[in-house]
Order: sequence, then C-alpha cells, then structure tokens
Amino acid sequence: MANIKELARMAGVSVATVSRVLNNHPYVSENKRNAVEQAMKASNYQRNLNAVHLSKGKTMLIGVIVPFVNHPYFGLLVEGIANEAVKNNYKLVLFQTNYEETREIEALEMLKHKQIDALIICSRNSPFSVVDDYTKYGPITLCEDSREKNMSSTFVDHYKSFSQALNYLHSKGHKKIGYCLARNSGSNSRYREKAYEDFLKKINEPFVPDYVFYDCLYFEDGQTVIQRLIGMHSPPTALIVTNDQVAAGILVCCTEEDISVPDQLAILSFDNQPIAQVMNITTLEIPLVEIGKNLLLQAINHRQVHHDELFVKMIERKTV
Amino acid sequence: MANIKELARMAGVSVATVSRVLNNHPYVSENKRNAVEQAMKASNYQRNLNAVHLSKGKTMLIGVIVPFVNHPYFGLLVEGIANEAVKNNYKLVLFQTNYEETREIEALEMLKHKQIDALIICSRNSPFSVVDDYTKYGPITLCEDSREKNMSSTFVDHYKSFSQALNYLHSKGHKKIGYCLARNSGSNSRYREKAYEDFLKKINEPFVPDYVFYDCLYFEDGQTVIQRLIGMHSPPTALIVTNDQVAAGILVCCTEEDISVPDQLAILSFDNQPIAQVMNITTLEIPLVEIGKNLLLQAINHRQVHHDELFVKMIERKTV
DNA sequence: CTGTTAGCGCATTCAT
DNA sequence: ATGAATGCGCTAACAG
Repeated sequence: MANIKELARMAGVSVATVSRVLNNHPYVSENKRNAVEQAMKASNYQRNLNAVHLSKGKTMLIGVIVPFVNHPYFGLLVEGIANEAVKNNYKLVLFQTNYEETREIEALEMLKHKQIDALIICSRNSPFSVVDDYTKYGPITLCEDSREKNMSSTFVDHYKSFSQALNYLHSKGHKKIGYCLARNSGSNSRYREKAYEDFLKKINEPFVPDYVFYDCLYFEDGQTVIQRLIGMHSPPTALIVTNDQVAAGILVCCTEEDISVPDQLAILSFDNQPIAQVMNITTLEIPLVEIGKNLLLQAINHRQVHHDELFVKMIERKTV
Repeated sequence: MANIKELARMAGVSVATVSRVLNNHPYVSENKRNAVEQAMKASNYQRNLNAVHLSKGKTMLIGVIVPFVNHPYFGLLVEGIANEAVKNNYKLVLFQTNYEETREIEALEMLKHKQIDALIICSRNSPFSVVDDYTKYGPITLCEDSREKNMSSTFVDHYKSFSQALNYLHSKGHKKIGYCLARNSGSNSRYREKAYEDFLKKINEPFVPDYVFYDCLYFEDGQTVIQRLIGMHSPPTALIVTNDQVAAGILVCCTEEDISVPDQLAILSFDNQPIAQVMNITTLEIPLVEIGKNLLLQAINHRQVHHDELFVKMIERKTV
C-alpha cells in the first residue's frame, strides 16, 4: 500500500510537503496541496498510525476502564469524558471489564506499552498496589479519593454524601432507614457503609441487617427490594438507594403493592439522572458529566498529580 | 524511558544483541544475555509496541467482531478463535458491537489504519457493501456464506440445516411446527425463514404467523414463548428453537405448566452446548469451536480467499 | 555468536 | 512556501 514517499513522488513534491497537507498545516500552495490530494485519491492512501504514533511519541488515545458501559451511571461519566476528549482531539479506548481484574490489567499493559497515552479508571477491582506499579508508565486518573497516592483523582466524598442523605432523612423524622448498594465491594460502597455505621451510633439506633440490600444496580433490582420489604414485620420507613434506576424500580413496585410514597416509605437516591426528574424522585445529584470532564483533563494535563473533590447537591422532589 | 539503544549501552553490547534477547533468539551467549537482562531490570525497560509494529509491518493482533460477548453461542465461537490464536502467537482485540454499525466501522477503521492485521466478523449489521470497501486494507473473514464476495468465510448452511430440522420433525409425524429466531435480522435468520417457507409449500401447509417467535436469544426468553403458546387454541406440536439456552428455558417452563415434552410439544434446538446435554435436549450440533478455529486460520493465512462449509450433526436425545 | 547498518512510515527542525 | 535531513524505537539482513 502506498506510503508518504510514494505520494510525494506521484505529486512531484517532497515528503515534508505531503506531511504538511496530511496534517493541515498552513503555508502550502494551492497547486501543491491539490496535487497531493489527487495522489491520495488515486492511490487510496491511508496513514499508517503505528508510524504516526512512533514519530510523535504519543497516540492521542486515552484508555477508559468501566465495569459496564450499558449502565446509566457509567454512561454519563463516559459522556463527560468523551465530550472533553473530542474537544482536545483525543480518542477513547473503552475497556469494559465486568470487574474482572484480568481485563483491567490488559488496559494497564497497554499503557505500559505506549498504546495509550493515559488511563482513566472509573471503577476498579484491582488493588491499589497493582495499579500503583503502572503509574511510572503514564498518567492514571481515578474516580475515587486517591489522595496519598501517586495518581490524580476526581471524586465526590461518599462518606460525606451518604451522611448528608442520612441526616436529611433523620430531619424528616425517620429513624428506621435502610439502604441499597451496588454489587461492587469497591471503596465507594465501603465509605457509604461506614457513614451508615457512624450515623447509627450517633442517633443511638441498633443495626438491622435486614435493612441492607446488596446487588442493587439496575431498574429490575427494585423488585427484589420491595419483595423483601413486604415480608418484614418492621420494615424501614425510608430507603437510601444506590441510584435513580433502582429507585425508579422500587417506586414502580410500590405503586403495584399499594405502598404509599413517601408516607409509608421515603425514597432518596443518588445521581439525578433524567429518570429521577420524570418520576419526581428526590435525589442527591452527582455531577457525573463534570467529573468525567475533569478526569479527562487530569489525564492529559499530567504536569502533576491533582485531587479534585466535587460536591453532590440535594434535589428535593416528591419521594421524601 | 529507556530504549533499546540505552539498554545496549548499559549492557555493553549492540542493539542487535539486545533485540535478540528481547525476542528470545538463540545464539546469544549466556554472559551477554544476562547482562542485557540485568540492564532491563535496572532501567525498568518496556518495549515500545508502536515501534515493533512499525518495524515488523504487522501487529499480531486480530480483531474479532461480536454483537455480545456474554452469549454462549459467541462465547464458544470466540473460544475456538482464541485457542487457535494463542497457538499462532496472535492476540485478539474483541469488539462488542451490540449490532451497532458505528462500532463495526470502528473495527474496520482499525484494519484500515493497520492497528490490526485482520478482522473476523462473527455477526454483523453493516451491509456487505460497506464491509467490502475494507477488504483492500486487510483480510476480513466472515462466519456466514460469502461466496461471490472478496472475503473468506467459514459457515454452516443454515438453509440446509433448518430444512434438515424440519424434515426430521416431519418424519416424526409433526405438521404444525413453530420456530424461534434471534433478534438479529441477519442473513442466518433469513436463510432459516426461507427454509421454513419452502418446507410449508412442500408439505402443503398454511403459514401461521403465530407459530413464529422472534427475539429468542437467552434462557429467559423461553418464558415468553410458552406464555404465548398456552394462549393458543391450536398450538404447534413441535418447535425449532434458536439455540440450546432458549430451549432450556422453554423446557423449564413446560415443566411448570405441565406441558409434556415431547408428547405435547417436541423441542429441537441448535448448537449442542453443555446445557443441552445436561437437560437431554435434542439438538443440531453446530461445530462452533471448529468454526472459530477455521476463521482464525483463514484470517492469518490470507494467501487467497477461501470458503469452507462445515456441517451440523443431529444429536438425538429426549425432547423430540 | 555478535555488531553494523539499513529500513519501517511519518513528523519536524533547519535551511533556503 | 518548500525540501533535505534527522530521528522515533525496533527488527532483520549482512558481514564478520
């Protein structure tokens, strides 16, 4: 297949000139530019990206690790990253890991081998210790509090946010508060659990294992929650829910089961996705798009490690 | 970061020698080999793959397009491809497309830009016309009959197989035969429908729209099928099912609904996955692993376009 | 067994 | 505005 040298020959110019029109540089005469473009068409020329990357010393590719791409939470996050990526002329390489460590390592190895310029980890399974080993090969940015670590991060304080949620419900008179968590046992979930534990101590209430619901990630998971709830002799009067999708599922089931919201059951979720607005769900907005944008910027401006905390915002609607 | 030249300097050898140990070539003395390995450790050396790929003119990467990785059908296919890939020292780049054409194009573009050496398309959405445009950039192999096209293929004849299934059921006395198809409107499904149409003509039976079930892909889809079936005044006496998973789902529902198999309802599926054996499902075995292996070989031995037909095999068990 | 050297395809000074 | 020359990091003859 044709290369730049052959193009130059065909167009009767130097390779440098060809390179200039390839990269839209100014200062190329119309004639020559046209000649080169003709040659490109005629020979069906295609740039060899391996050569470009080698020559430039970078690939303009940013790796993005997510457990699932098809979940709205990560969807929004990636959207924020992607928007900012195009603005800065970067392309994204998406790694869907299903939380398998092997898949995460694959991405890290690509960083090591310079196939990508930087790596954004939206949620991980691998321990800090293994990720840390790769920081020497390129910038890695995280979507969780990583102060003290050698990588940048953009995050919301989940301990603080969960506490805020608990206090809000408490101020509304709730004492029996349950909560739902995602299926990951990541640091975010741990922060939320710690906040819950401390809250119980503060208001002097006992821990009721039944009030905890794991594996709540999608809309359909709401059903399980309500099933278990109706079986209880003393159910919680309020629920803090992983995200708006699950909250919506719960809400729908409540209607079916004639559970009145918020009177019988108050529901407070996280994210503030469109579905929360449609269904009038009270939620703690997490600025996911903003976080994504910031993660991308940290990844490409790796002058130094930076930690940026963003903040949640209470959106009061009809479910509390 | 260190490069090969620096390694050479550190180890007191030439770059050629370094390259030799890097690539496990023979004919390198113990001393020098050790010296190089020392230097590699000391400098935390990592190969720049862009340079390797440029120099070799190939990447040893094969792209694989699948709509979903988490479906057993594609799981087996990929397994076959992957096994043969490691044997030949190739690595796989998996593209999960969800049947979105954009994602398919991304893979094709990587072929164009020499980021991958070849592309295997297990199932596609893009029309032949667009895929065809990319054959000039590298070998593309398909898992469907593509004779007359400029790309290799390994496939089973779905018209023939479906006819075989129909005739088998007919020979068992069935005239009212229904069938399930996957959600894709790909060429495989079309072949199956054509076979059905021709079969009806042959045995002179009318077409009953109710006997056709679309969107049957996973275990849980079996439930919908049975739901619809019990609502019918004159249900089919036999069902040809997309794959073993759906058949298993149907079978489970039959038990729940007290439908006796095969007396009231005969079930014949495709694939012969482990679940079919466990549940004693009569099935037409599709040699998926074999197909995968052959696809990979076609992709890397692109001396010429080749078309290989493999054959299904009737596995008689207890559901017909 | 080992080193020298010439590419791989492209971007980019540095002259002109 | 344009071209010659150099280098990106590595592999692979070739010569010894």
